[in-house]
Amino acid sequence: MSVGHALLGLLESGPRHGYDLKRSYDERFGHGRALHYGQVYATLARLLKNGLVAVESEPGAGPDRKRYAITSAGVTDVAAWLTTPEKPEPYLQSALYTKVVLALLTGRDATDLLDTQRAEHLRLMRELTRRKTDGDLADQLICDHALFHLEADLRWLELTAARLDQLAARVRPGSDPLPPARP
Amino acid sequence: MSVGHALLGLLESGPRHGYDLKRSYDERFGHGRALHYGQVYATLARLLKNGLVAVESEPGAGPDRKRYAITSAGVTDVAAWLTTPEKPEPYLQSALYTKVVLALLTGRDATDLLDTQRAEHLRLMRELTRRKTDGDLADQLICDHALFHLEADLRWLELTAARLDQLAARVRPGSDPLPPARP
DNA sequence: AACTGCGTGTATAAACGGTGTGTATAGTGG
DNA sequence: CCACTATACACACCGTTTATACACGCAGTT
Repeated sequence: MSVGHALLGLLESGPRHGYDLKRSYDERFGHGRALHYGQVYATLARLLKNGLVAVESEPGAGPDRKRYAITSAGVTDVAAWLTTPEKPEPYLQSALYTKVVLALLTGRDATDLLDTQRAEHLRLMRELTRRKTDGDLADQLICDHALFHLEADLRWLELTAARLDQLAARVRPGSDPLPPARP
Repeated sequence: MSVGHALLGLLESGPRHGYDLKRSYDERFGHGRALHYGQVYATLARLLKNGLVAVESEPGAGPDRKRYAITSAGVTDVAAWLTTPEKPEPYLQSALYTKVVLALLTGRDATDLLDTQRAEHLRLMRELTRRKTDGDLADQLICDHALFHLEADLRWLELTAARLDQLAARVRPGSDPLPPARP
């Protein structure tokens, strides 16, 4: 629950409305990917259900509004989240790898796939490098993170391209023909 | 819908039962993260609803079983998926970055966080390197992918550690004290 | 000057679809 | 009867879209 934890973390600096919280999140962690309101309120409802936040209704001026405050259980939860290292298991479930293997399995041109992906990655790296130059330190750090990972992908794409023939031999031991698809 | 596409891709080599399909997936793409049956059948139901697969009931021997076959629409869908490059936007929503910023915002020790994460990454890299040596080519490729990305994370962790003071200054312009949490 | 109406910003809720997890169920073969 | 094959169901999370309600200010009207 990463969005939930982030919202909880933001709440640790003081009680806030959902609306306000959403904008804080977007400003700090959005980076071209703003949250939807639905997600914010659904997440807050979940946090409320789990006792990590509490609401104080505010009958005062303005439209209906609820102030969310983090509870002590919530603080404990954030602390646990921050001290537990992330497990990067997802790197073992690479969509790129899946695509290459499936392309080979179905007799498609895997080289095309690798080339297309490389071009897209290079395009994005140029864009991010541009974005880095006129951003503040926080922007630079997040761009660097993405750039490092794009570069990692690029290295893997090269490595895989060089071993495509070997991989093809492993992946399709018997060159079974494709059965006709049925409508 | 990545799991759906992968299953669809596997079906292109011939009709299969859900159970069979699950095992094929785990063998080729599982890598320590096997699918749950529930996920397989839910995904197949969705593919069926969207007309990407068709079922042929098999009243023959054995327990109730359904053979799933890919449709021509399904083949088109797989082809489109394989030719469209992946958008690596997620690299801009790094959990690591989020944690560092939140640690700074709430006055925690961000250096600890970076150190802990570095240790965990190094541990995993040693494990993956070991796993690479006694695996086949497919295993080596997937391990390399993970290793490249772990290395990218490591570089970012070093970079961030070196700029922690600057980042802290940017992140907390006013050193607002934490309000007490309420139970 | 007062009234009307309308757009904009603030704030939340409800509904829906995809995805993943856990559990239950049922037949078959040894 | 136990393990293996095979599926279904229920639930929770996550994200998107759409609807709703109120306040505020401003433009145009009379």
